[in-house]
Amino acid sequence: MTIEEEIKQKTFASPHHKVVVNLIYTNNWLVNRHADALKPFGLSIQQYNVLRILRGQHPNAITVNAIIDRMLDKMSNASRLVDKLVVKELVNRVECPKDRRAVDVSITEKGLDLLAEIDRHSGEWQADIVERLSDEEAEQLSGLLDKIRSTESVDCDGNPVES
Amino acid sequence: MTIEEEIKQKTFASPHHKVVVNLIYTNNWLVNRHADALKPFGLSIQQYNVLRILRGQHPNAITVNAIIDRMLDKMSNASRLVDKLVVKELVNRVECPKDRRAVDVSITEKGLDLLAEIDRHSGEWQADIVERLSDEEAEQLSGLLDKIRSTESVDCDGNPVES
DNA sequence: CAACATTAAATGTATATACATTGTATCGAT
DNA sequence: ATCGATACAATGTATATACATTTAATGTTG
Repeated sequence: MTIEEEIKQKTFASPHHKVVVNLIYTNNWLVNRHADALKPFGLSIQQYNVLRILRGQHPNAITVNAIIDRMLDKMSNASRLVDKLVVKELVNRVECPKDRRAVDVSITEKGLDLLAEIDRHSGEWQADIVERLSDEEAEQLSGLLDKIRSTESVDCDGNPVES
Repeated sequence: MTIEEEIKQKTFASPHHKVVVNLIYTNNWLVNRHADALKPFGLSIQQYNVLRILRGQHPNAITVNAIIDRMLDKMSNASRLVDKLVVKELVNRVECPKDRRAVDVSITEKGLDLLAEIDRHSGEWQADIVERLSDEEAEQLSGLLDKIRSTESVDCDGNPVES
């Protein structure tokens, strides 16, 4: 179904307005599918993403701030998110010896096992997307998304500036 | 910035994995900008979307279920969302005469005025996107997003294919 | 028309989230 | 070394959300 059919709107003010609506709609569709897929494993999407970030660093630990840096949505309470994972024994949290304000978070064996288990099943929900887009289309789509976010503004030194 | 730079991840397992991450990341970026833009007007994104749906029907009223149908994220408690808008006097809610289980919701003059006010300022936050993508790129992006969600086969233009 | 199923919306409740604030620790300038 | 500024994580609190249940009205079937 096209976005027009999905939300029962016949026309949009512009292709740009349509693409904004489509992005939000498609993301919700994706997030709902993802959340459903993770439910049997007792993880929220955010918890899953944090675990993946920690696996990427394994066997090293990283601080909460570093986790936020790498998260898809920089949430304000990553601290409580880590709490939940600690309770489930999927991650370890220890005071950072270098800087006692910070904490070092790392994934446990149990956490790695859970991710491996999820990986084994996750092909199923991502497979559809893999089938529908060719590699080229996927790259093209990523490129267009990058472009939407790109800010061409430069500061007084000529360096790119975030808006 | 490319998605790789944004979340400090050097490589992805596949273009398809990358596109999923990029979609979620870009949507969060977009939603945050949108929410910031609406904050001065005291509306959440969801409230804003409901108001726009109601403006699309004006001067007719539609039921809560019809609103949910047209929402970008079909949330379970549209009822409470309408509540908030009623309190702000942006919408009216009256028992539907045809079916007394249902309620007819319609936008008020005050609601229309607020949307018009927002429209006058909203060019600012959407302008960036308009500048960055050409009309063709925007259409192309919408087509790729439709394709991701499609459950049936589609051809290279995103049109359904008979099997 | 009586009994049951279905539908629309509202509500109860546990959890999640945003936002502001707090408690320490570290840094930097004097 | 001391004072103030900044940084990291945790916490308090109001609000938002998902999910299940409830209430009331309508459909359906025998």
